[in-house]
Amino acid sequence: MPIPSNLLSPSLMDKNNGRQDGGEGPLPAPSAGWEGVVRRGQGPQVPGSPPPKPFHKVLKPNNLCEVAVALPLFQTLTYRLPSSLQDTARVGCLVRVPVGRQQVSGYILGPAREVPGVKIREVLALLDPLPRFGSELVPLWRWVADYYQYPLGEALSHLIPGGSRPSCPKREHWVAIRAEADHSPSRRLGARAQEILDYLRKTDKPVAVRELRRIFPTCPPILQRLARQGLVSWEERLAFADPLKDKPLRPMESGLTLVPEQQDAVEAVVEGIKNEEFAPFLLHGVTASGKTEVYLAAAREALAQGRQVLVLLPEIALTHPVAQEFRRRFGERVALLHSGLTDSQRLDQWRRLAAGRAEVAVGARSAVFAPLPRLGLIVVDEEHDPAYKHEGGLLYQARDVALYRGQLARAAVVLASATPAVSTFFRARQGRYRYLHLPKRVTPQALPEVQLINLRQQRGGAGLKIISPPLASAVTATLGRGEQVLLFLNRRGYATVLFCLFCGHLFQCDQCSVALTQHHFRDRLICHYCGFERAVPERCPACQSTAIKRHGVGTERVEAEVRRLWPEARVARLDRDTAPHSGRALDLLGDFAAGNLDILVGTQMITKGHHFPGVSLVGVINADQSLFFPEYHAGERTFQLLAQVAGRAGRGGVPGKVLIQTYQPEHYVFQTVRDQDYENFFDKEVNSRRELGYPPFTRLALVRVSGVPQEKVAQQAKKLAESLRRIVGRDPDLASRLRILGPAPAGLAKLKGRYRWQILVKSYGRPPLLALLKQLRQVWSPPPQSKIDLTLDIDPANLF
DNA sequence: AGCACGCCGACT
DNA sequence: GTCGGCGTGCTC
Ligand SMILES: [Zn+2]
Ligand SMILES: [Zn+2]
Repeated sequence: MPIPSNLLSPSLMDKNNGRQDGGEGPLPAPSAGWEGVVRRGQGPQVPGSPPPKPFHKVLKPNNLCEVAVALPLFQTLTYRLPSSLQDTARVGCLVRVPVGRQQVSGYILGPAREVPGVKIREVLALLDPLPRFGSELVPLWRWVADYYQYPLGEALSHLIPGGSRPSCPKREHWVAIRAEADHSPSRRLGARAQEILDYLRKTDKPVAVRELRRIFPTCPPILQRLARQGLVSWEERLAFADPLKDKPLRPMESGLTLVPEQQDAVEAVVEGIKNEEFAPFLLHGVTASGKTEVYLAAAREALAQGRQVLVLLPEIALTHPVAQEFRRRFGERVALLHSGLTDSQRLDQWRRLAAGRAEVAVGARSAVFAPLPRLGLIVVDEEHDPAYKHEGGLLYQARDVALYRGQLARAAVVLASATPAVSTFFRARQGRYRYLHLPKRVTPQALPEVQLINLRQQRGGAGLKIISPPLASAVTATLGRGEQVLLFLNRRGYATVLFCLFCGHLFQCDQCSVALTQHHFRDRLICHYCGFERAVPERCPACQSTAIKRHGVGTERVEAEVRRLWPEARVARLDRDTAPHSGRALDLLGDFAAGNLDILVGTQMITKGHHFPGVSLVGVINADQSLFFPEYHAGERTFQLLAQVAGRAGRGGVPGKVLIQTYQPEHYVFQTVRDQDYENFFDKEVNSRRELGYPPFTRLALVRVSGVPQEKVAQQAKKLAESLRRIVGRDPDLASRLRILGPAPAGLAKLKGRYRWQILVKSYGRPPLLALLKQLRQVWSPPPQSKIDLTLDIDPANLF
């Protein structure tokens, strides 16, 4: 039996084997393999000077290299470099190689050794002369593939732009004046040539011919002549487009001073950068506490130290303004990376970074993999945002990848949020992240007043109302003062959960403590975590009432009710139906901000980024829809959402008012939102997680089986769950630390024509989970020629 | 992912 | 006797 090459390749000799990490964190310490060498300390970059070559030659004289091919393989392959490529091929180069009788693309990861019993074939072609990444990223690639149990080559083909087609970076011509120009007689030159020379003399640094043409449209032939005469230098450089070029730069506000708390935070982060050790921080700052100023100042220092900066934001829409802020301060050294760019635009930005022509990368989730060989600071803004978890394909959590990357690069990592993720705050409490607190707003804006409205029915009371009398009168009063109202509701519940109208009792799974969902195909309540099933109840077990309600009210009904109650008001609705994509949505938001509307009814999207100075009342129609959502983290999401909504209320010096309608006003999530007390929320939430065995006290993995027909999917899921339980049962070590829940139909039991079943694995510590998942690969026999497949979600965020 | 190898049913 | 079904396993 031949030994897989990667077991022999030097790069894997010292690979870390899922090292113990203390149980809760997803991040084993990185090993210091040959790829992990950290190079830095080149000193400050002088703009315009050629950047140091970020990539060293690592391919050894045997001319064998390890290649991750774009196939679903859980191993890398070894190839020989033909003599024609021996000088040009580097780590990070995109190549075409033969695999079986097909040809595929892949990336060179490093040198390799002969593989006993395998005839090594040759690399066929170099698809891009420039490496797409340096050796500093190789250990990160390996870790991601291993941690998320995803084939490495396939992962790279998704993460790096420009993966398939051969592509040569564009080049352009640059000219500069040479000393000879001063000594040569000027009579022999034309007037135009003289002008150009004067311009170049004045500029005194290389200029792109493309730029020069804007001033002297006919310059290329003249320049060529001047170059032949030795009066100007003529060279070729890589050409990059600047995606921010057309956007106007607002002038920088002057007199920006930091308050003492900001100052302290900056100093702590800067110290972390200078120490050249991994330095993770939680920057916990309320809305408008000036978190951005802190990381901008830290970034300035990182750049001054010759280190690079990576800034991650949860949404594409937020990347442009932040990139602009950076550009105002640091000029053109800023690259922008997000999935809203075309593949060729992304490749262009990627190459700019890989070639060392940009020092700062700003982007969304996928930018966490940007090629930055001298990384010194990573900022994950709004670190709690679920958008950092990629859904589909490689299911990575960009915040966690950023932390691991920070360890490899010995960089400072700043996780910034007003409402940190429970797992993040937990580690800050443990002292694993240094805690930086910005408790005060830098703008003179009062905190909003939050009130809870109990929706519970009284016996013999009035019927159900979408808008309760207290909220209605608050709206009337607000409109009477000529102020605006925001009515917020959750996206229509795609989960059907049941609760009691009289006492607020929620029907939950006793074992998992998540809401049971009513599935359309059977009239039963099911726990989609563990598969528990029961009949639909007729009475509430807590108060014996028969008033059991299904959840869900949509924006249309709210809008209709609003129009009925306030026929004079100017009302608009904003949700997926009204506003497919931004265009109309932006118009509506603009109208609202300008005061042309009185009431805006909307979903989640109105909480993001927009601030409406005229809004003095925010009504949350159905907060329970979020709290009752069948996920273990429903409470965390609800707190974060409501805290963000509350931050939208209020203007200038006048505090806004937030009214939250709920059937469980005594629930700690609402109590702590009302008090705007994050730490109290955290303490309650973390106790519940501890008792129930959810993260950060356990690690989760979701094994999802999907396809058609439904019966086959269910049967495969059952078989798989049995196999997993057998594996665990055989090993007492695993048995004590692993729980297999399910199989159960997913909450979304059918998605895009495919039926979904799932198995949830809970693990105390990472090693047992890893051991199980490694064996999973063997017991999963791809079922008979079927359209059924299996996906593994590590640290899942969406178990529904 | 492809593609070849291989071991059992109905066809020239 | 073979042609071909797709289950199984490998690809440097
Ligand atoms: Zn009840
Ligand atoms: Zn359950």
